[in-house]
Amino acid sequence: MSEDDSDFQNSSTSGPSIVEGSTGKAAGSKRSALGKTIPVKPKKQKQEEKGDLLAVDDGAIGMDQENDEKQQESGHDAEESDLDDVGDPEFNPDYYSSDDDQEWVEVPVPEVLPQQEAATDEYYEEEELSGPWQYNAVEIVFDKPPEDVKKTPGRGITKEERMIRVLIHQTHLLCLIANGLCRNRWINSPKMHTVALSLVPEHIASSVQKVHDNPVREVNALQVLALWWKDSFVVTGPGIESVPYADIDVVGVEAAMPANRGESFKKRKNLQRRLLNRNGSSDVCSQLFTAICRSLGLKARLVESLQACTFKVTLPKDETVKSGAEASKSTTGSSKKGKKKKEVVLDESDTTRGSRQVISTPHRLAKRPKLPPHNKLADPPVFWTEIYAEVNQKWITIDPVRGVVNCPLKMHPAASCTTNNLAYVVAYDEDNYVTDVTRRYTSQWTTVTKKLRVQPAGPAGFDWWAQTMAVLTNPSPSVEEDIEEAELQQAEASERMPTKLGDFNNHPIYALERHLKKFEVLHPKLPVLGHIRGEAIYPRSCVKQVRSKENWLKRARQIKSGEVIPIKWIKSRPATIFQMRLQQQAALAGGNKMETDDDQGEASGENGDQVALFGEWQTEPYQPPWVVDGRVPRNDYGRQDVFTPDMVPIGGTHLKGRGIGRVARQLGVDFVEAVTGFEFQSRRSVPIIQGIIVPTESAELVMDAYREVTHHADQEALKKKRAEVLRRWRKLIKGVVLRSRLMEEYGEDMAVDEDDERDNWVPPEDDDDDDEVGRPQDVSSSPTTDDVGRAAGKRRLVGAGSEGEGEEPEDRSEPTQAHVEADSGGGFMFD
DNA sequence: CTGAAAAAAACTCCTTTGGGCGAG
DNA sequence: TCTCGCCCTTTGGAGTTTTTTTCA
Repeated sequence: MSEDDSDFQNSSTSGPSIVEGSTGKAAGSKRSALGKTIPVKPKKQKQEEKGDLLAVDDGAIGMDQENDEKQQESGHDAEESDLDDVGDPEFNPDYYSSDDDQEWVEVPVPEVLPQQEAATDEYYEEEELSGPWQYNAVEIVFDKPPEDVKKTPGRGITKEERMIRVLIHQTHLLCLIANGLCRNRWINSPKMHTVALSLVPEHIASSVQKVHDNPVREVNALQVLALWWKDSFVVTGPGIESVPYADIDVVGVEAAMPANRGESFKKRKNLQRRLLNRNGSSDVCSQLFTAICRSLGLKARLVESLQACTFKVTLPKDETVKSGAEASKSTTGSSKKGKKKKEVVLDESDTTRGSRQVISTPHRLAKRPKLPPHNKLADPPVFWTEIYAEVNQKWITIDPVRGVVNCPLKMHPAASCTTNNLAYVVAYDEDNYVTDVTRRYTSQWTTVTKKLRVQPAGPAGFDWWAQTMAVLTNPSPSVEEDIEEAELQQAEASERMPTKLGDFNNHPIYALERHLKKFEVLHPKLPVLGHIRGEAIYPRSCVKQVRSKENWLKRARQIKSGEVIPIKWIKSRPATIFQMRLQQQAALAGGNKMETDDDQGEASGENGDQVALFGEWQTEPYQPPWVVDGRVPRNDYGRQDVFTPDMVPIGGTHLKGRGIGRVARQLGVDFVEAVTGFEFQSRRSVPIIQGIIVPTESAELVMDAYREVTHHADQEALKKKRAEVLRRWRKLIKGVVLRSRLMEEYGEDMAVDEDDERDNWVPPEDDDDDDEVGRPQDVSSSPTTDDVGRAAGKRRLVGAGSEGEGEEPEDRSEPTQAHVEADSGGGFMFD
């Protein structure tokens, strides 16, 4: 068998492989789409193509080594080489479903849990590329927002653009996680472990694997391991770097795509080779170190600080303005400051969109050259390792790139480092579950780190990140994971107090009086936790919501009886035309007589344009009024507020139903309308009235009557409907009879004329066996309504396959209608 | 260079008790 | 003649957050 044959077979039978877990439809379309673009190639051609694409990997490593490796693998054809990575369909049953876009497309789906997958070689290999291979960039398309976005030049971004940025941010995160999961699975491979284990010096391996009696010694052993790896591995470059947001529409793909997106591998073996070579990017260094740890039997996690492009707009304007100005002045775009991509800066006179886009790119690029001598290796890497130390009973952070052990906070990059932003740190464990461990690696979780992440939409809103992690985390966490979570929460709670004034704003734990919202008060103003610039710091728990009397009423609470002093006064604001008129009149009346608020204004002598606010502790549950002597209480508007079910007057019952008020009136039962809320339109407030309130003793009576009335109304409607049905039947049948008679009298000419429309048409009764109505020619006069009604019923019963009963022609008529319509092509409308 | 504060812009959410007219 | 229900119209401005600008 020649290699060409093999390839041909692969190509023709499988074509490009499909993504596992994707829907059949998507897979099918993809297959066909790619099938057109990928011709069957001879082996040589494929090698060249792959060689180019694998330029990073293939340099120093020849086939020999790869083949050596092969010798160790049993059960595989010796011909299988690195370049012939398609495998053999005969040996690899998963071949046809393996994945050629593995680093990007394999977004984990909840259905496929790692444990459920067989831990076979295919499991670790499945992400490898196979078949004739062509790089297809993943393109993610979002709906374009409406164009009519009005925008003042040079200002912040629009809502739509913010949304797009967030979407891109989220998508990027998912891609990075998918990539991390892929690498994590690769380094779980038994083959990888076999190689890894052979590298570790005996004394180090035994030291690490030994069960230690002392926490310090345990950490020391890990330290030795990390230092050994740091010394034996040559870091050739940085890993994945953070990329600023750039609008591709404006700056172009070239500018938007960063040069360094980390070291890419298309298959596990390429990564595995680095194990033998012991060189690579810092990402690879950490990934391989994690593999080594796992091969030693340690419980090791691969940890990644996800470098998703930011969605925040954070730029000092000076830089933007400066670079923008320079760009417009110098046409060459060359600058000693090294703003090599300045040409992306659009002219200031350009569209609003363009001038806005200036923002991120030049800013970030302008900064980068400032740290050219900056030793990247001094910065923390993006990947590292965590090992669960049994004696310490906690996860120990190991940075194999710098040889740092148990210093989680050292993994946080400097604020000045633009290529490494710590916002999401996830740990991939051996079971390919993902844990969010960010809080372990930041000392400013609340004030800084959290704000770099996508926020939930409101307090109870959709939390994208939480939802995403819920899919990826272990659904049944182990004991150590529970301990870890408690530890992380503890770290969050004991985070030190902010030092910046602004950071107290909306802080979950602390509060300043200056940041209180309009409807917030401090109560009690104790304890004072500290001071900042002379301002007292209170616990957030002292911040209480306050509301007006009316607003409390909406929540079924009323101000406590007795002398209650409002905790706060705010300026009132007329919300309706009616109120505005009142206020204007009051203003016109002059300052001589200001209307005082009789209810609670006297205590402080405030004017009517002030609104008193109360805290919850000043309120009590609403006490509904009583129904006295069968008379329902009512408010000033002749109605009763029933915002919640608790507000129904005592001794009364809330009856809902349209037109029920009329029934109560006819019965002579006292009732009031129930106001359940308000609608606002044209600056007018309109009460929403739902049902009535009647004395409970009359409720049954009213309800019975109401049921009677509605039943009667239903009957009436039914009767009417039935009459209409019969009328139409009558018309139809008369038409049929007439037609028959005409046919009889004047022959086939008529039929020919109507054939086009009518040849499929069958009169409803004609095909029935027993002719209560009779054949058309038998019916010389119009059928009675009864006859027709029975005929209608009969017709329907034929269709339904049952005969006999049924006193509701209306019920039958609808299927009948449907049937007739289907047969005759319509023309028999029924409401 | 950083942080505070003000300014500006964008966005969110609160506001709290009809009236005319036709059908039945 | 009375009652019911449909339909009319579709704000606006304060509060809050975000971003930009200014200043110490």
